[in-house]
Amino acid sequence: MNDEEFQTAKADFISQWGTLGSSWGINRTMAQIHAFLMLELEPKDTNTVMNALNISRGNANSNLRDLVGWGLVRRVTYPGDRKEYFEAEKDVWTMFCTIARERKRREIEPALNLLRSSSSKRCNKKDSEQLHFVEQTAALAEFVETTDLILNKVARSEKSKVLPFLVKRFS
Amino acid sequence: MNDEEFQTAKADFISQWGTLGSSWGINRTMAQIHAFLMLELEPKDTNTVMNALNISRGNANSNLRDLVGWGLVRRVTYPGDRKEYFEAEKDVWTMFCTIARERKRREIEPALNLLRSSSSKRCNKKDSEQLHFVEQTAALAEFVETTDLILNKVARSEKSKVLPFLVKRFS
DNA sequence: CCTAACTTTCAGTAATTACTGAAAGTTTAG
DNA sequence: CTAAACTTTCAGTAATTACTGAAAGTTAGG
Repeated sequence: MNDEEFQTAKADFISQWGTLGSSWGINRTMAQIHAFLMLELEPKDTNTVMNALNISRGNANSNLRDLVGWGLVRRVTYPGDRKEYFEAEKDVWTMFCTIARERKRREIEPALNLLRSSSSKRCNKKDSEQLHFVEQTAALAEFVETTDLILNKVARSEKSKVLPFLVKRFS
Repeated sequence: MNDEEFQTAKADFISQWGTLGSSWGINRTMAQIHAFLMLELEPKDTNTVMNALNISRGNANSNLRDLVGWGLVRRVTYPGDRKEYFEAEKDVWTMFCTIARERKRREIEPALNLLRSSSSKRCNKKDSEQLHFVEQTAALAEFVETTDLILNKVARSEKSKVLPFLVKRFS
């Protein structure tokens, strides 16, 4: 790759990563900023991000804040420089653990609350519809609980301990 | 629960499941229809779904079609009755395997293509930015490949063989 | 204090995504 | 072949979500 090809490859990657992001529930710009920072060696300031992705200050600011909220990006400051810079976590296993932890908190826990409250309703056992409602939500609750527990454990382990083990067992 | 409480509980569950769905990338109505059918014992026709969820014929039709496309809902017909009825898969493990397989096809594979094509670019090894680009995308590709492989294997196994094993090892 | 450098907010708007309902299409029974 | 019963499509619209940019807020150095 010469430099021109490289810049194109980077821009292309960032743009497509954004598209992928939106097919998961992640907003396009947030995914693009994350891709951009992941590919950079040095932390970047808001203006650099704005220019690189052609987005407004407000947009850059709020998506950067969200990324920091997810723990995928860190704020960095240098002494004698008032600007804030942003740096992405680059280790893939760490990223995975962070995302697992956050999704658990934001998405799995609310679902579990709903499932538990539904499945613990006292029901009329003569009514097969009520019975089915309680049993079905209970089955869902149990499954989500179990996978959550496993994911939790996995995400707290050392990559070097867990992955080789799973690979050996399952592939 | 008397019947009134039961109807409320059901409606509540369906509505909240829809909200949860949209916080993942799934559209509200599709999640609600799925929840509705999961809680019913008998297959339901389009009109019943429309009335139960207060949605239009077109909306019901297209979301039901999508659910069938995902393999989460089956079309059922009865001899001597021209209507089509819809029935949700109710076994939680089967649902999980179906979803895993579909998400793989729709979301993981496109991501892998992108990552592989980026990480296989011939790069100028004197240029640390190019090197980082290729290494970072390669690391992502490897991780996605591995987890995909594992998920694949897990989703093809018998619940009774895999889950107890994982639970024992990880919780 | 005051000002310059920088960050955050938010009302207004644009873009995207989802929904409606009537019309067109399809199938089957007679 | 025809009509009734049912399903699918899609142009128009509504609802949601994301973005802009100017104004307000904050901080630190002088």
